[in-house]
Amino acid sequence: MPADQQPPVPSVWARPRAKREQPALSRDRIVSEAIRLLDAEGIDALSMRSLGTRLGAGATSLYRHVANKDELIELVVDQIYGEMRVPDAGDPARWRAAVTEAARSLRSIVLRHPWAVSVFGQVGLAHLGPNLTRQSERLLALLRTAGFAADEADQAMNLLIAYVIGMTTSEAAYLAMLARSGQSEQDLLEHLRPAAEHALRDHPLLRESQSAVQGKDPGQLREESFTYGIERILDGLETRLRP
Amino acid sequence: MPADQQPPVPSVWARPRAKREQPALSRDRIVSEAIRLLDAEGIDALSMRSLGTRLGAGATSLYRHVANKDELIELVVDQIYGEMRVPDAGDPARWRAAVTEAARSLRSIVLRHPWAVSVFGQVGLAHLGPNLTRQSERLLALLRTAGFAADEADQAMNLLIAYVIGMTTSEAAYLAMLARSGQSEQDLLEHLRPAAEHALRDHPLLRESQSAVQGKDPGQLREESFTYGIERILDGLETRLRP
DNA sequence: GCTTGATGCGAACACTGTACGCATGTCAGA
DNA sequence: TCTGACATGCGTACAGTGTTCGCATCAAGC
Repeated sequence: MPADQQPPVPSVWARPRAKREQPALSRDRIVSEAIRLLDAEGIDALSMRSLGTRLGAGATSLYRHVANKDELIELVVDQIYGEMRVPDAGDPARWRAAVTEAARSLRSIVLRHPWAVSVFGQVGLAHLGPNLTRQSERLLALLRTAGFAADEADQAMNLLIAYVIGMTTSEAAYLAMLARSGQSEQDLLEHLRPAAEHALRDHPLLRESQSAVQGKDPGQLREESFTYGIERILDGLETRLRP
Repeated sequence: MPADQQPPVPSVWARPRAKREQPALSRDRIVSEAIRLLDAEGIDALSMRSLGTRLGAGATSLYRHVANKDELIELVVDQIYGEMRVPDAGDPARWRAAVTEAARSLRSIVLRHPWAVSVFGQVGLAHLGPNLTRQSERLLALLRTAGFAADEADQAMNLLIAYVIGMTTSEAAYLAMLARSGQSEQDLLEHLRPAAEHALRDHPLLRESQSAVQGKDPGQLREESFTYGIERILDGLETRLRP
Protein backbone atom coordinates (compact mmCIF):
# COMPACT_ATOMS: atom_id res chain seq x y z
CA MET A 1 0.00 0.00 0.00
CA PRO A 2 1.22 3.51 -0.77
CA ALA A 3 1.94 5.74 2.19
CA ASP A 4 -0.33 8.50 0.99
CA GLN A 5 -3.95 7.33 0.98
CA GLN A 6 -5.41 10.80 0.42
CA PRO A 7 -7.23 11.52 -2.85
CA PRO A 8 -5.37 13.69 -5.40
CA VAL A 9 -7.22 16.84 -4.27
CA PRO A 10 -7.69 16.36 -0.55
CA SER A 11 -10.46 18.25 1.12
CA VAL A 12 -12.02 18.23 4.54
CA TRP A 13 -15.39 17.68 2.94
CA ALA A 14 -14.22 14.69 0.98
CA ARG A 15 -13.08 12.86 4.06
CA PRO A 16 -15.81 10.51 5.32
CA ARG A 17 -16.21 12.12 8.70
CA ALA A 18 -13.69 13.70 11.01
CA LYS A 19 -15.06 12.10 14.12
CA ARG A 20 -18.23 10.54 15.43
CA GLU A 21 -19.58 13.94 16.37
CA GLN A 22 -23.13 12.79 17.17
CA PRO A 23 -24.08 10.74 20.24
CA ALA A 24 -24.00 7.94 17.67
CA LEU A 25 -26.78 5.41 17.57
CA SER A 26 -27.83 3.93 20.85
CA ARG A 27 -30.75 1.95 22.17
CA ASP A 28 -31.99 4.97 24.09
CA ARG A 29 -31.86 7.29 21.09
CA ILE A 30 -33.65 4.71 18.97
CA VAL A 31 -36.42 4.20 21.52
CA SER A 32 -37.09 7.86 22.13
CA GLU A 33 -37.03 8.73 18.44
CA ALA A 34 -39.47 5.86 17.85
CA ILE A 35 -41.82 7.38 20.41
CA ARG A 36 -41.58 10.77 18.74
CA LEU A 37 -42.38 9.17 15.39
CA LEU A 38 -45.30 7.21 16.83
CA ASP A 39 -46.74 10.25 18.56
CA ALA A 40 -46.47 12.32 15.40
CA GLU A 41 -47.61 9.86 12.76
CA GLY A 42 -49.14 6.83 14.41
CA ILE A 43 -48.41 3.15 14.44
CA ASP A 44 -48.59 2.55 10.69
CA ALA A 45 -45.83 5.07 10.06
CA LEU A 46 -43.31 3.17 12.17
CA SER A 47 -41.02 1.14 9.96
CA MET A 48 -37.38 0.33 10.47
CA ARG A 49 -36.61 2.38 7.39
CA SER A 50 -38.57 5.48 8.42
CA LEU A 51 -37.12 5.34 11.92
CA GLY A 52 -33.61 4.89 10.56
CA THR A 53 -34.01 7.90 8.29
CA ARG A 54 -35.14 10.08 11.19
CA LEU A 55 -32.00 9.11 13.04
CA GLY A 56 -29.83 9.85 10.03
CA ALA A 57 -28.97 6.19 9.79
CA GLY A 58 -29.61 3.26 7.51
CA ALA A 59 -32.51 0.98 8.24
CA THR A 60 -30.41 -2.02 9.06
CA SER A 61 -28.12 -0.14 11.41
CA LEU A 62 -30.81 -0.30 14.05
CA TYR A 63 -30.37 -4.03 14.31
CA ARG A 64 -27.05 -3.49 16.05
CA HIS A 65 -28.92 -2.15 19.08
CA VAL A 66 -32.28 -3.89 18.91
CA ALA A 67 -32.92 -7.54 18.13
CA ASN A 68 -35.97 -6.92 15.93
CA LYS A 69 -39.04 -4.78 15.62
CA ASP A 70 -40.97 -6.68 18.28
CA GLU A 71 -38.25 -6.04 20.82
CA LEU A 72 -38.22 -2.37 19.86
CA ILE A 73 -41.92 -2.22 20.59
CA GLU A 74 -41.46 -3.86 23.98
CA LEU A 75 -38.86 -1.25 24.83
CA VAL A 76 -41.11 1.55 23.65
CA VAL A 77 -44.02 0.33 25.74
CA ASP A 78 -41.95 0.01 28.88
CA GLN A 79 -40.56 3.46 28.25
CA ILE A 80 -43.96 5.14 28.30
CA TYR A 81 -44.87 3.30 31.51
CA GLY A 82 -41.99 5.35 32.90
CA GLU A 83 -44.13 8.46 32.50
CA MET A 84 -46.64 7.14 35.02
CA ARG A 85 -46.86 9.00 38.33
CA VAL A 86 -47.76 6.92 41.36
CA PRO A 87 -47.93 8.89 44.61
CA ASP A 88 -45.79 7.80 47.54
CA ALA A 89 -47.55 5.60 50.04
CA GLY A 90 -48.50 7.96 52.84
CA ASP A 91 -51.61 8.49 54.93
CA PRO A 92 -53.69 5.26 54.78
CA ALA A 93 -56.87 7.33 55.02
CA ARG A 94 -56.12 9.00 51.71
CA TRP A 95 -55.56 5.84 49.70
CA ARG A 96 -58.52 6.49 47.43
CA ALA A 97 -57.15 9.82 46.28
CA ALA A 98 -53.71 8.34 45.73
CA VAL A 99 -54.98 5.38 43.71
CA THR A 100 -57.21 7.67 41.68
CA GLU A 101 -54.24 9.85 40.85
CA ALA A 102 -52.25 6.83 39.66
CA ALA A 103 -55.14 5.67 37.51
CA ARG A 104 -55.60 9.10 35.94
CA SER A 105 -51.91 9.23 35.26
CA LEU A 106 -52.01 5.92 33.42
CA ARG A 107 -55.03 7.06 31.42
CA SER A 108 -53.33 10.26 30.39
CA ILE A 109 -50.29 8.33 29.21
CA VAL A 110 -52.42 6.24 26.90
CA LEU A 111 -54.27 9.29 25.59
CA ARG A 112 -50.93 11.00 24.98
CA HIS A 113 -49.65 7.92 23.14
CA PRO A 114 -52.79 6.44 21.59
CA TRP A 115 -50.82 4.07 19.36
CA ALA A 116 -49.94 2.15 22.51
CA VAL A 117 -53.27 0.37 22.68
CA SER A 118 -52.67 -1.27 19.32
CA VAL A 119 -49.57 -3.02 20.67
CA PHE A 120 -50.72 -3.94 24.19
CA GLY A 121 -52.26 -7.09 22.79
CA GLN A 122 -48.96 -8.24 21.33
CA VAL A 123 -46.78 -7.28 24.22
CA GLY A 124 -49.04 -8.16 27.11
CA LEU A 125 -48.23 -5.61 29.71
CA ALA A 126 -44.51 -6.04 29.12
CA HIS A 127 -44.41 -7.76 32.44
CA LEU A 128 -40.69 -7.68 33.08
CA GLY A 129 -39.79 -4.19 31.88
CA PRO A 130 -38.01 -2.09 34.51
CA ASN A 131 -40.44 0.82 34.38
CA LEU A 132 -43.59 -1.26 34.66
CA THR A 133 -42.18 -3.28 37.55
CA ARG A 134 -41.14 -0.08 39.31
CA GLN A 135 -44.59 1.47 38.99
CA SER A 136 -46.27 -1.78 39.99
CA GLU A 137 -44.20 -1.90 43.14
CA ARG A 138 -45.26 1.63 44.02
CA LEU A 139 -48.94 0.94 43.35
CA LEU A 140 -48.69 -2.19 45.44
CA ALA A 141 -47.19 -0.19 48.29
CA LEU A 142 -50.17 2.16 48.09
CA LEU A 143 -52.61 -0.71 48.43
CA ARG A 144 -50.67 -2.45 51.19
CA THR A 145 -50.65 0.66 53.37
CA ALA A 146 -54.34 1.03 52.66
CA GLY A 147 -54.79 -2.27 54.47
CA PHE A 148 -54.85 -5.02 51.86
CA ALA A 149 -52.95 -8.24 52.48
CA ALA A 150 -50.25 -9.30 50.05
CA ASP A 151 -52.32 -11.56 47.79
CA GLU A 152 -55.38 -9.35 47.74
CA ALA A 153 -53.34 -6.21 47.01
CA ASP A 154 -52.06 -7.98 43.94
CA GLN A 155 -55.56 -8.80 42.75
CA ALA A 156 -56.73 -5.27 43.44
CA MET A 157 -53.86 -3.91 41.38
CA ASN A 158 -54.71 -6.20 38.49
CA LEU A 159 -58.31 -5.04 38.67
CA LEU A 160 -57.34 -1.39 38.58
CA ILE A 161 -54.85 -1.66 35.76
CA ALA A 162 -57.15 -3.87 33.70
CA TYR A 163 -59.94 -1.34 34.01
CA VAL A 164 -57.78 1.60 33.00
CA ILE A 165 -56.26 -0.25 30.06
CA GLY A 166 -59.62 -1.56 28.87
CA MET A 167 -61.33 1.79 29.14
CA THR A 168 -58.56 3.73 27.46
CA THR A 169 -58.21 1.13 24.72
CA SER A 170 -61.64 1.97 23.47
CA GLU A 171 -61.06 5.69 23.98
CA ALA A 172 -57.72 5.74 22.21
CA ALA A 173 -58.94 3.66 19.30
CA TYR A 174 -61.80 6.08 18.81
CA LEU A 175 -59.52 9.10 19.07
CA ALA A 176 -57.09 7.56 16.60
CA MET A 177 -59.93 7.08 14.13
CA LEU A 178 -60.95 10.67 14.72
CA ALA A 179 -57.40 11.83 14.04
CA ARG A 180 -57.22 9.78 10.84
CA SER A 181 -60.49 11.25 9.62
CA GLY A 182 -59.02 14.75 9.85
CA GLN A 183 -62.41 16.11 10.88
CA SER A 184 -63.50 17.75 14.10
CA GLU A 185 -65.30 15.45 16.52
CA GLN A 186 -68.63 17.18 15.87
CA ASP A 187 -68.24 16.81 12.11
CA LEU A 188 -67.31 13.16 12.46
CA LEU A 189 -70.31 12.41 14.68
CA GLU A 190 -72.59 14.22 12.26
CA HIS A 191 -71.08 12.23 9.43
CA LEU A 192 -71.59 8.95 11.29
CA ARG A 193 -75.13 9.86 12.28
CA PRO A 194 -77.03 7.89 9.61
CA ALA A 195 -74.99 4.74 10.16
CA ALA A 196 -75.45 5.05 13.91
CA GLU A 197 -79.18 5.53 13.60
CA HIS A 198 -79.44 2.49 11.40
CA ALA A 199 -77.36 0.39 13.79
CA LEU A 200 -79.49 1.40 16.78
CA ARG A 201 -82.79 1.00 14.95
CA ASP A 202 -83.96 -2.04 16.93
CA HIS A 203 -82.22 -1.18 20.19
CA PRO A 204 -84.33 1.18 22.25
CA LEU A 205 -82.16 1.10 25.36
CA LEU A 206 -79.01 2.03 23.49
CA ARG A 207 -80.94 4.79 21.74
CA GLU A 208 -82.17 6.06 25.06
CA SER A 209 -78.65 6.16 26.48
CA GLN A 210 -77.36 7.87 23.42
CA SER A 211 -80.00 10.55 23.32
CA ALA A 212 -79.42 11.22 27.04
CA VAL A 213 -75.92 12.50 26.26
CA GLN A 214 -76.83 14.25 23.02
CA GLY A 215 -75.28 17.67 22.83
CA LYS A 216 -72.91 17.27 25.77
CA ASP A 217 -69.17 17.69 25.38
CA PRO A 218 -67.79 14.29 24.34
CA GLY A 219 -64.41 14.79 26.02
CA GLN A 220 -66.02 15.62 29.32
CA LEU A 221 -68.33 12.64 29.01
CA ARG A 222 -65.36 10.32 28.54
CA GLU A 223 -63.73 11.83 31.59
CA GLU A 224 -66.88 11.41 33.68
CA SER A 225 -67.37 7.86 32.52
CA PHE A 226 -63.80 7.00 33.45
CA THR A 227 -64.20 8.56 36.87
CA TYR A 228 -67.47 6.70 37.45
CA GLY A 229 -65.71 3.39 36.88
CA ILE A 230 -62.83 4.23 39.19
CA GLU A 231 -65.23 5.32 41.91
CA ARG A 232 -67.22 2.07 41.72
CA ILE A 233 -64.06 -0.01 41.81
CA LEU A 234 -62.80 1.88 44.85
CA ASP A 235 -66.22 1.44 46.49
CA GLY A 236 -66.00 -2.26 45.85
CA LEU A 237 -62.48 -2.47 47.23
CA GLU A 238 -63.42 -0.43 50.28
CA THR A 239 -66.03 -2.96 51.35
CA ARG A 240 -63.14 -5.38 51.84
CA LEU A 241 -61.34 -3.05 54.24
CA ARG A 242 -64.19 -2.51 56.73
CA PRO A 243 -66.64 -5.36 56.79
CA MET B 1 -61.77 -13.29 -34.97
CA PRO B 2 -62.06 -16.89 -36.08
CA ALA B 3 -65.29 -18.67 -35.25
CA ASP B 4 -63.62 -21.60 -33.52
CA GLN B 5 -61.83 -20.50 -30.39
CA GLN B 6 -61.44 -24.03 -28.99
CA PRO B 7 -57.94 -25.44 -28.73
CA PRO B 8 -56.99 -28.06 -31.36
CA VAL B 9 -57.67 -30.99 -29.01
CA PRO B 10 -60.68 -29.98 -26.93
CA SER B 11 -61.19 -31.73 -23.66
CA VAL B 12 -63.54 -31.46 -20.68
CA TRP B 13 -60.52 -31.04 -18.45
CA ALA B 14 -59.16 -28.25 -20.50
CA ARG B 15 -62.31 -26.20 -20.07
CA PRO B 16 -61.97 -23.81 -17.16
CA ARG B 17 -64.77 -25.18 -15.04
CA ALA B 18 -68.11 -26.79 -15.86
CA LYS B 19 -70.10 -24.73 -13.40
CA ARG B 20 -69.73 -22.69 -10.23
CA GLU B 21 -70.18 -25.78 -8.10
CA GLN B 22 -69.04 -24.26 -4.81
CA PRO B 23 -71.05 -21.76 -2.72
CA ALA B 24 -68.70 -19.33 -4.47
CA LEU B 25 -67.00 -16.61 -2.50
CA SER B 26 -69.08 -14.59 -0.09
CA ARG B 27 -68.46 -12.20 2.73
CA ASP B 28 -69.68 -14.76 5.25
CA ARG B 29 -67.43 -17.53 3.95
CA ILE B 30 -64.46 -15.17 3.97
CA VAL B 31 -65.09 -14.02 7.53
CA SER B 32 -65.57 -17.47 9.00
CA GLU B 33 -62.57 -18.91 7.19
CA ALA B 34 -60.53 -15.98 8.47
CA ILE B 35 -61.55 -16.86 12.02
CA ARG B 36 -60.56 -20.49 11.49
CA LEU B 37 -57.20 -19.38 10.18
CA LEU B 38 -56.67 -16.97 13.07
CA ASP B 39 -57.63 -19.56 15.67
CA ALA B 40 -55.30 -22.13 14.12
CA GLU B 41 -52.25 -20.03 13.33
CA GLY B 42 -52.56 -16.64 14.98
CA ILE B 43 -52.63 -13.08 13.81
CA ASP B 44 -49.32 -13.09 11.93
CA ALA B 45 -50.50 -15.91 9.69
CA LEU B 46 -53.43 -13.91 8.35
CA SER B 47 -52.62 -12.45 4.98
CA MET B 48 -54.92 -11.89 2.06
CA ARG B 49 -52.94 -14.45 0.11
CA SER B 50 -53.04 -17.16 2.77
CA LEU B 51 -56.73 -16.59 3.34
CA GLY B 52 -57.44 -16.68 -0.38
CA THR B 53 -55.57 -19.95 -0.75
CA ARG B 54 -57.60 -21.53 2.05
CA LEU B 55 -60.75 -20.56 0.20
CA GLY B 56 -59.46 -21.98 -3.06
CA ALA B 57 -59.35 -18.48 -4.49
CA GLY B 58 -56.82 -15.93 -5.56
CA ALA B 59 -55.72 -13.29 -3.10
CA THR B 60 -57.24 -10.40 -4.94
CA SER B 61 -60.62 -12.05 -5.35
CA LEU B 62 -61.39 -11.22 -1.75
CA TYR B 63 -61.50 -7.54 -2.58
CA ARG B 64 -64.80 -8.07 -4.38
CA HIS B 65 -66.45 -8.77 -1.02
CA VAL B 66 -64.38 -6.82 1.45
CA ALA B 67 -63.03 -3.31 1.00
CA ASN B 68 -59.64 -4.00 2.56
CA LYS B 69 -57.91 -5.90 5.33
CA ASP B 70 -58.98 -3.45 8.03
CA GLU B 71 -62.61 -3.91 7.12
CA LEU B 72 -62.14 -7.66 7.18
CA ILE B 73 -60.80 -7.38 10.71
CA GLU B 74 -63.75 -5.27 11.79
CA LEU B 75 -66.09 -7.93 10.47
CA VAL B 76 -64.15 -10.68 12.18
CA VAL B 77 -64.25 -8.88 15.52
CA ASP B 78 -67.97 -8.26 15.34
CA GLN B 79 -68.46 -11.88 14.38
CA ILE B 80 -66.85 -13.22 17.56
CA TYR B 81 -68.92 -10.82 19.67
CA GLY B 82 -71.78 -12.85 18.32
CA GLU B 83 -70.58 -15.80 20.39
CA MET B 84 -71.28 -13.88 23.59
CA ARG B 85 -74.08 -15.14 25.77
CA VAL B 86 -75.97 -12.54 27.77
CA PRO B 87 -78.81 -13.94 29.91
CA ASP B 88 -82.31 -12.58 29.44
CA ALA B 89 -83.28 -9.87 31.86
CA GLY B 90 -85.35 -11.66 34.48
CA ASP B 91 -85.48 -11.57 38.27
CA PRO B 92 -83.97 -8.23 39.40
CA ALA B 93 -82.65 -9.95 42.52
CA ARG B 94 -80.41 -12.19 40.46
CA TRP B 95 -78.75 -9.44 38.44
CA ARG B 96 -75.30 -10.18 39.89
CA ALA B 97 -75.36 -13.76 38.67
CA ALA B 98 -76.59 -12.72 35.24
CA VAL B 99 -73.96 -10.02 34.80
CA THR B 100 -71.28 -12.40 36.00
CA GLU B 101 -72.35 -14.92 33.42
CA ALA B 102 -72.14 -12.34 30.64
CA ALA B 103 -68.68 -11.27 31.80
CA ARG B 104 -67.42 -14.87 31.94
CA SER B 105 -68.82 -15.42 28.48
CA LEU B 106 -66.92 -12.45 27.08
CA ARG B 107 -63.75 -13.62 28.78
CA SER B 108 -64.07 -17.09 27.32
CA ILE B 109 -64.51 -15.67 23.83
CA VAL B 110 -61.26 -13.79 24.11
CA LEU B 111 -59.44 -16.82 25.48
CA ARG B 112 -60.84 -18.89 22.62
CA HIS B 113 -59.71 -16.28 20.09
CA PRO B 114 -56.61 -14.81 21.72
CA TRP B 115 -55.56 -13.00 18.53
CA ALA B 116 -58.53 -10.68 19.11
CA VAL B 117 -56.73 -8.61 21.71
CA SER B 118 -54.09 -7.58 19.21
CA VAL B 119 -56.71 -5.92 17.03
CA PHE B 120 -58.98 -4.36 19.68
CA GLY B 121 -56.70 -1.36 19.73
CA GLN B 122 -57.15 -0.72 16.02
CA VAL B 123 -60.83 -1.41 15.85
CA GLY B 124 -61.98 0.14 19.08
CA LEU B 125 -64.84 -2.00 20.14
CA ALA B 126 -66.26 -2.02 16.63
CA HIS B 127 -68.98 0.19 17.99
CA LEU B 128 -71.49 -0.12 15.23
CA GLY B 129 -71.27 -3.82 14.42
CA PRO B 130 -74.61 -5.65 14.60
CA ASN B 131 -73.46 -8.31 17.03
CA LEU B 132 -71.84 -5.94 19.49
CA THR B 133 -74.84 -3.63 19.48
CA ARG B 134 -77.16 -6.58 20.03
CA GLN B 135 -75.19 -7.84 23.03
CA SER B 136 -74.84 -4.33 24.43
CA GLU B 137 -78.59 -3.89 24.28
CA ARG B 138 -79.07 -7.13 26.21
CA LEU B 139 -76.50 -6.22 28.86
CA LEU B 140 -78.09 -2.83 29.21
CA ALA B 141 -81.47 -4.49 29.74
CA LEU B 142 -79.94 -6.55 32.52
CA LEU B 143 -78.65 -3.47 34.30
CA ARG B 144 -81.83 -1.48 33.80
CA THR B 145 -83.97 -4.18 35.39
CA ALA B 146 -81.45 -4.35 38.21
CA GLY B 147 -82.44 -0.78 38.98
CA PHE B 148 -79.95 1.51 37.26
CA ALA B 149 -81.20 4.61 35.47
CA ALA B 150 -80.50 5.03 31.77
CA ASP B 151 -77.32 7.07 31.97
CA GLU B 152 -75.83 5.15 34.88
CA ALA B 153 -76.56 1.78 33.28
CA ASP B 154 -74.51 2.92 30.34
CA GLN B 155 -71.57 3.84 32.54
CA ALA B 156 -71.84 0.57 34.45
CA MET B 157 -71.75 -1.35 31.18
CA ASN B 158 -68.66 0.52 30.04
CA LEU B 159 -67.01 -0.27 33.35
CA LEU B 160 -67.79 -3.97 33.07
CA ILE B 161 -66.69 -4.36 29.47
CA ALA B 162 -63.56 -2.32 30.00
CA TYR B 163 -62.55 -4.50 32.90
CA VAL B 164 -63.11 -7.76 31.03
CA ILE B 165 -61.27 -6.55 27.93
CA GLY B 166 -58.38 -5.15 29.95
CA MET B 167 -58.00 -8.25 32.05
CA THR B 168 -58.22 -10.67 29.16
CA THR B 169 -55.87 -8.58 27.04
CA SER B 170 -53.08 -9.32 29.42
CA GLU B 171 -54.16 -12.95 29.79
CA ALA B 172 -54.42 -13.55 26.07
CA ALA B 173 -51.13 -11.86 25.27
CA TYR B 174 -49.44 -14.07 27.82
CA LEU B 175 -51.13 -17.19 26.50
CA ALA B 176 -50.19 -16.29 22.93
CA MET B 177 -46.57 -15.97 23.97
CA LEU B 178 -46.87 -19.31 25.71
CA ALA B 179 -48.26 -20.87 22.55
CA ARG B 180 -45.49 -19.37 20.42
CA SER B 181 -42.86 -20.74 22.76
CA GLY B 182 -44.15 -24.26 22.21
CA GLN B 183 -43.34 -25.14 25.80
CA SER B 184 -45.61 -26.16 28.65
CA GLU B 185 -46.49 -23.35 31.03
CA GLN B 186 -44.32 -24.85 33.78
CA ASP B 187 -41.32 -25.11 31.46
CA LEU B 188 -41.77 -21.56 30.28
CA LEU B 189 -41.99 -20.20 33.81
CA GLU B 190 -38.90 -22.16 34.78
CA HIS B 191 -37.15 -20.78 31.74
CA LEU B 192 -38.15 -17.21 32.60
CA ARG B 193 -37.15 -17.64 36.25
CA PRO B 194 -33.72 -15.96 36.13
CA ALA B 195 -35.00 -12.95 34.18
CA ALA B 196 -37.93 -12.61 36.56
CA GLU B 197 -35.74 -12.81 39.63
CA HIS B 198 -33.48 -10.14 38.22
CA ALA B 199 -36.42 -7.90 37.36
CA LEU B 200 -37.89 -8.22 40.86
CA ARG B 201 -34.55 -7.82 42.61
CA ASP B 202 -35.31 -4.43 44.14
CA HIS B 203 -39.07 -4.90 44.49
CA PRO B 204 -39.88 -6.70 47.73
CA LEU B 205 -43.65 -6.30 47.51
CA LEU B 206 -43.83 -7.81 44.03
CA ARG B 207 -41.56 -10.64 45.19
CA GLU B 208 -43.84 -11.25 48.15
CA SER B 209 -46.92 -11.40 45.93
CA GLN B 210 -45.18 -13.69 43.53
CA SER B 211 -43.93 -16.13 46.15
CA ALA B 212 -47.42 -16.23 47.67
CA VAL B 213 -48.75 -17.91 44.54
CA GLN B 214 -45.69 -20.07 43.91
CA GLY B 215 -46.66 -23.62 43.06
CA LYS B 216 -50.35 -22.98 42.52
CA ASP B 217 -52.06 -23.79 39.25
CA PRO B 218 -51.62 -20.75 36.98
CA GLY B 219 -54.87 -21.28 35.10
CA GLN B 220 -56.88 -21.42 38.29
CA LEU B 221 -55.11 -18.32 39.59
CA ARG B 222 -56.08 -16.38 36.49
CA GLU B 223 -59.65 -17.51 36.94
CA GLU B 224 -59.71 -16.48 40.60
CA SER B 225 -58.15 -13.14 39.85
CA PHE B 226 -60.75 -12.46 37.18
CA THR B 227 -63.55 -13.40 39.55
CA TYR B 228 -62.15 -11.21 42.30
CA GLY B 229 -62.30 -8.20 40.01
CA ILE B 230 -65.85 -8.89 38.89
CA GLU B 231 -66.97 -9.30 42.50
CA ARG B 232 -65.45 -5.99 43.56
CA ILE B 233 -67.04 -4.20 40.60
CA LEU B 234 -70.42 -5.68 41.42
CA ASP B 235 -69.96 -4.69 45.08
CA GLY B 236 -69.19 -1.18 43.97
CA LEU B 237 -72.22 -1.06 41.69
CA GLU B 238 -74.46 -2.49 44.37
CA THR B 239 -73.75 0.39 46.75
CA ARG B 240 -75.49 2.58 44.17
CA LEU B 241 -78.67 0.51 44.26
CA ARG B 242 -79.32 0.61 48.01
CA PRO B 243 -77.89 3.69 49.67
C1' DG C 1 -78.61 -13.56 -30.39
C1' DC C 2 -76.56 -9.30 -27.65
C1' DT C 3 -75.83 -6.41 -23.68
C1' DT C 4 -75.05 -5.57 -18.91
C1' DG C 5 -73.38 -6.16 -14.53
C1' DA C 6 -71.19 -9.06 -11.17
C1' DT C 7 -67.32 -11.93 -10.13
C1' DG C 8 -62.58 -14.11 -10.28
C1' DC C 9 -57.79 -13.53 -11.04
C1' DG C 10 -52.80 -12.74 -12.99
C1' DA C 11 -49.47 -9.20 -13.16
C1' DA C 12 -47.46 -5.38 -11.19
C1' DC C 13 -46.16 -1.74 -7.65
C1' DA C 14 -44.47 0.19 -3.65
C1' DC C 15 -43.18 -1.27 0.76
C1' DT C 16 -42.10 -4.24 4.65
C1' DG C 17 -38.74 -6.89 8.16
C1' DT C 18 -34.48 -8.66 8.29
C1' DA C 19 -29.92 -11.82 7.00
C1' DC C 20 -25.54 -11.30 5.15
C1' DG C 21 -21.08 -9.57 4.24
C1' DC C 22 -18.11 -5.74 3.59
C1' DA C 23 -16.05 -1.34 5.11
C1' DT C 24 -14.85 1.64 8.56
C1' DG C 25 -13.60 3.41 13.24
C1' DT C 26 -11.85 2.48 18.11
C1' DC C 27 -8.88 0.63 21.18
C1' DA C 28 -5.46 -2.77 23.70
C1' DG C 29 -1.33 -4.54 23.77
C1' DA C 30 3.24 -5.54 21.58
C1' DT D 1 3.87 2.88 15.73
C1' DC D 2 2.10 -1.17 14.11
C1' DT D 3 -1.28 -5.00 14.59
C1' DG D 4 -4.89 -7.55 15.62
C1' DA D 5 -9.63 -7.83 17.65
C1' DC D 6 -13.89 -5.99 18.01
C1' DA D 7 -17.93 -2.94 17.66
C1' DT D 8 -20.61 -0.32 14.59
C1' DG D 9 -22.76 1.38 10.19
C1' DC D 10 -24.78 0.26 5.88
C1' DG D 11 -25.64 -1.40 0.74
C1' DT D 12 -27.67 -5.26 -1.24
C1' DA D 13 -30.86 -8.72 -1.57
C1' DC D 14 -34.89 -11.73 -0.61
C1' DA D 15 -39.23 -13.32 0.47
C1' DG D 16 -43.52 -11.64 1.63
C1' DT D 17 -47.15 -7.82 2.27
C1' DG D 18 -51.67 -4.98 0.90
C1' DT D 19 -53.73 -3.23 -2.92
C1' DT D 20 -54.74 -1.43 -7.99
C1' DC D 21 -55.75 -2.34 -12.62
C1' DG D 22 -57.34 -4.43 -16.63
C1' DC D 23 -58.81 -8.58 -18.71
C1' DA D 24 -61.49 -12.87 -18.80
C1' DT D 25 -65.51 -15.35 -17.61
C1' DC D 26 -70.04 -16.06 -16.05
C1' DA D 27 -75.55 -15.51 -15.23
C1' DA D 28 -79.52 -12.96 -16.30
C1' DG D 29 -82.57 -9.93 -18.99
C1' DC D 30 -83.96 -7.94 -23.37
